[in-house]
Amino acid sequence: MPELAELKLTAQFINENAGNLKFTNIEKNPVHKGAEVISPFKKFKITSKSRGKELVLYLHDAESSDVLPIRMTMGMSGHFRMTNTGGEDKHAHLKFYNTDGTVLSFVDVRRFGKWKQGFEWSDNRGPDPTVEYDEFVENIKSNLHKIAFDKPIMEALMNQQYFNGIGNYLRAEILYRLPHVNPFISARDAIQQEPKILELCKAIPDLAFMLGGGRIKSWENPLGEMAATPETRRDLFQCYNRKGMSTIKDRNGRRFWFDPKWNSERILN
DNA sequence: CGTCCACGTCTAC
DNA sequence: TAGACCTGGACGG
Repeated sequence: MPELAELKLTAQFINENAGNLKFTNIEKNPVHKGAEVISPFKKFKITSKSRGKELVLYLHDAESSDVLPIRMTMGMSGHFRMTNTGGEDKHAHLKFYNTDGTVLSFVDVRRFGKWKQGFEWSDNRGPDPTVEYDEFVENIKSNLHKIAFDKPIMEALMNQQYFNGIGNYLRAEILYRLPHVNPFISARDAIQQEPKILELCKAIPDLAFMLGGGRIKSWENPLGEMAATPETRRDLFQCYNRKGMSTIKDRNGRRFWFDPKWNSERILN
């Protein structure tokens, strides 16, 4: 479930499903290399917030106002599910057991997701473009002289220090909606020439959120019927994974999807 | 069977 | 700037 909109939907899913329950213990799947998560509380409830591509779980002590944060990222395949005890997924790696017989699980087939008990947001990731839009814009404008913005805009959009939450499908959809912006020119030039890029860094994730997420695989689907239908997905995915579009591998080995009209411009350096 | 591919970071030459 | 980290689905022989 893993770009900005999916992280936001994940936090919402947790708040709707775990905020009133009483959790008692936490289990880590031994196959996962991550640290054990130890609850200092006998009973607790769980709430969550997302910011870009990070998510924080908050364990709230049932007996006091104490709160324990757990910083998480979802990797390529991480998501949360509620199941009954005994029905946990094979790839559930963190399991929060409830007194009512249900379990909140962090399910992550590829195990690229991570967690760190006792921490909230990383300081090397920028503001969330959807809920901290002014800070997001300021962070970019005041750093536009830096070398990160020498890179082509299609690559800079993946830099989480400035574009926290933008991933491979969002960069494609953002740039595709600016038909006059050459995705291979420097990020600095692109942003100065077309400040609307920054607005789309909010608008496209907002659209994805509204449609229930841009999820690509059905097994990453904790949202059930809320998830986008094939028809509404077409509003979101006009470029990424679409027949007729061009692709190129960027310097990070990620496939960038773009309008074929830019093919003559695609010189990386 | 085998090879390629996937919504993301990380760290090590 | 390669690879490493992982599983599994799609597709080819």
